[in-house]
Amino acid sequence: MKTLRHNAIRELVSLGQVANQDELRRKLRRRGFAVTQATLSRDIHELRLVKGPGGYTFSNGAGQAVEDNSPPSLDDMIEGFALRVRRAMNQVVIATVAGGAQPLASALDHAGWSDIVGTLAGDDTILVICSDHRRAGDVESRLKAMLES
Amino acid sequence: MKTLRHNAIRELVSLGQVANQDELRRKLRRRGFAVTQATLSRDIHELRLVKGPGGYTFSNGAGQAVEDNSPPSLDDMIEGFALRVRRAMNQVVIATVAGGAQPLASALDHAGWSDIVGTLAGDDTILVICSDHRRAGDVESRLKAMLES
DNA sequence: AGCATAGGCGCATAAGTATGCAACGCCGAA
DNA sequence: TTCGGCGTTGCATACTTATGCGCCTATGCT
Repeated sequence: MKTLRHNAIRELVSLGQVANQDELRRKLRRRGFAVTQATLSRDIHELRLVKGPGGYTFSNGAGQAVEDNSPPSLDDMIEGFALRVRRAMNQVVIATVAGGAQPLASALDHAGWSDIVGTLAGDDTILVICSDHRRAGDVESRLKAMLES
Repeated sequence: MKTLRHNAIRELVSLGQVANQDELRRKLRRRGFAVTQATLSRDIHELRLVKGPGGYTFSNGAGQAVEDNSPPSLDDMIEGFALRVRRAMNQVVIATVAGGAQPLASALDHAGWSDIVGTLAGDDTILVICSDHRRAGDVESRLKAMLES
């Protein structure tokens, strides 16, 4: 359950204003996650969110995080950047945290998935073009699985 | 005096680890600024510092810059940026003034239209992905209506 | 000078966040 | 099955940060 909750948190944070942990708790409860503030405090720590003027945001690495000396895996990237995966026809759309689209798309390209024809990345959205509906469905499920790991 | 203290705070923060306001207070005192935690709380607010894992840092510009106190409505944005709306299959393409694509796309994302799967913005063009033909048609008409209001 | 107003500050305390501890559930080994 | 370890959570509470209020000083106006 924890991973799903983390995704929900990331989505809520990226989406709008989350002023404090208690507000986050109420919003999560409306989505079916009933946890206490204590748990959210731990979640926020794990997700490395920071609270600035105007609520929580993603700590955009700047606050010298420990350096990875190993290139992050695709799973890690998805875990770190992706927020939501949706499909439309032969296309899959990935919503990411701001600025996360480019690196994640690049990682996808290099992953060599044969059913991906190409990717196109904006700032916080990736468009994945697949050869047909079915393959798009496959890709969607695989991505969702990774997101919910 | 306040300005000098602010500079000292900025230096301490950029320099190293400032774990919390009380530590900051002690370090400032060594430099000749004797103030209470309450004052530092206000200073930090004014300097827009954020506390992340590992102490205070400068507000992470990337994490969506501080909000305008009156976020323009979606109508306003369309009114201000959009030039033309056209549809192709499950996609809607919006032409905007140069540089207008990114902000307008962002506004669309945050509008929470359920039939929009995602948006992808270049400099003066937005690609809106809808779940299917019909919904793309809906979105197209709604956008056109707003554009012609 | 006499008075009004504004900003900075400390104090006390409210508001918000982190954490030690114990309880619970879920494996995997014996 | 029974046991032990591990991970997750809630509870209670410690710790940290924000803020209402009042005092003080500086500044400006009459």
